Amino acid sequence: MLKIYNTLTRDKQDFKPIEANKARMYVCGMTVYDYCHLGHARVLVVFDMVYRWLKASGYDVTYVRNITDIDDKIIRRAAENGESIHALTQRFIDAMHEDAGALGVQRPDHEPRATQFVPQMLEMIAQLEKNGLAYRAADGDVNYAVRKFDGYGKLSGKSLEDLRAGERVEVADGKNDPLDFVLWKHARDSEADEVKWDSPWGKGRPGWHIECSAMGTELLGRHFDIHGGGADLQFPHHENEIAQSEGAHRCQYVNVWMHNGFVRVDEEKMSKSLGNFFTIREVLKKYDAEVVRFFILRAHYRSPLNYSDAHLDDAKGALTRLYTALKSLTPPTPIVRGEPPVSSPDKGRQGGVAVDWNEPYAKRFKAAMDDDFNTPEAMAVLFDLTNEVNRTQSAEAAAQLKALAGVLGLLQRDPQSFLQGGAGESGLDDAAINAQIEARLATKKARNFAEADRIRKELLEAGVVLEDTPQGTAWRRV
RNA sequence: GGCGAGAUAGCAAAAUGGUUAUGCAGCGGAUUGCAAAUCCGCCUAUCCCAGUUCGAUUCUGGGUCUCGCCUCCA
Repeated sequence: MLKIYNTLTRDKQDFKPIEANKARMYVCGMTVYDYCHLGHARVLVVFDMVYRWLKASGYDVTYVRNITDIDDKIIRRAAENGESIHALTQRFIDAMHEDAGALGVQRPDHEPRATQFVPQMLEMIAQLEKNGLAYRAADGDVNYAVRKFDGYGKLSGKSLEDLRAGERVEVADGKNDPLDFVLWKHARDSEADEVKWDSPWGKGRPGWHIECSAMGTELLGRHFDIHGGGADLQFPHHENEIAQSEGAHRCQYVNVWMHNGFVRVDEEKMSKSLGNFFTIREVLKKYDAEVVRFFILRAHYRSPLNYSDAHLDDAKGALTRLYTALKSLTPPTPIVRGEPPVSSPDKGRQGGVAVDWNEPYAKRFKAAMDDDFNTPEAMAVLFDLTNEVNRTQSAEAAAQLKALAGVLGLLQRDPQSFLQGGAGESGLDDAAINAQIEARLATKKARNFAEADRIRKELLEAGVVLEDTPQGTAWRRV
């Protein structure tokens, strides 16, 4: 039985889908005005892992991850660039897909863009107005009246009194209460037509929070199973989503709220404002994308994750051990035996990876994943299995290793291409390495070990490690 | 100021009321021409102070420190 930590109740609960064998999940995605950084990578990878595990567990999953393509920062950036909103957002959507693809992130079932769901947002705002929860402010904005919604603060554990007492909440113009938030922003004369939509409240554009409520409802229904996002979205974004959706529909919005921890740099949250961020593409110039994915999944999704080159190097070494175990063994065609973890059939969307779930390592792996997606523990199982593969040289064990790792989106490449990948511009190419190995083999045959060692040392200094085996000399890049 | 999360060995990171986490690094052995890889063995831990308990790293209380949210933020 899968247990998930629910931010709403602050404990782990059995996952009970609203509809049998179905899981409906919504995750807050990116605001596309710049390249994704490692913090975004974590959300992408973590919820991809959740998506994969739900599917591997037999659920028919509908995964929605939105794209915010209209917002203040986007408008500002487009103006700075002298670029249209559409051109800017499309550029960064494409970049995001590239980055996500590199990290082995599967495409969600839906990737709704805010600009394509404005009618649904208007409908929801109208309903909120009808329910007495929205009001038109003097400046033309339509705001949400937070104090009219019972239970505001239930997700973040904040009370309106506490929030009001906070000195950082400023009174914005036009709001009845400093905590009220914008549902519909009135159009400014200075703004381009591209950012103006007609509405019963005049021309304008949607506030940020309403898009997720409207798109979640449109694609998953008024009540769905899982809603995820970064821990920083808990308040106010997710709190406001609850106020909007439950205020409009008068029924529970989401059963399980999941929040992933931050990526940190020197014990500090990686963020745009602090300027301590690394973009995904920046990191991928230096590290293999699978190493980055491995690094992210090696920590529990709710824990902080400190980023540093040393930690990436460490992750690379660990992943190398896994691939090394598979190197000499060509896994046979996977055999499907036993029952999948949940009765309903897996749709085979795992990319042809078949796991024998009755096998002891798989049982441990499943137990770990079922315990609030404990990927560090699941990885420990992978390493234990690796030891068995190395010890027994069992092709069956190797196949199981590859299959289990595949559930996490790892270890699916040809081992050789992982181990020998990463040739830098300055490094030796494969042909040069092979030529050196040939030369060294000759010196070895002549028992000129001094020369053989010299060649090996030279290659090592160029970042290539040689391994002499009875079958010949293998090599890998460090 | 309000609310919340956390402090595990050299580093990273899980789990657990008593019994090996795991990876990297280190040490010894096997193997190797020597290495590398692999295998076997070993070494470093549970922030501090009380309490509950036969027994706590794990539960409770207090303290110290760190981080996050309260403003856009994954």
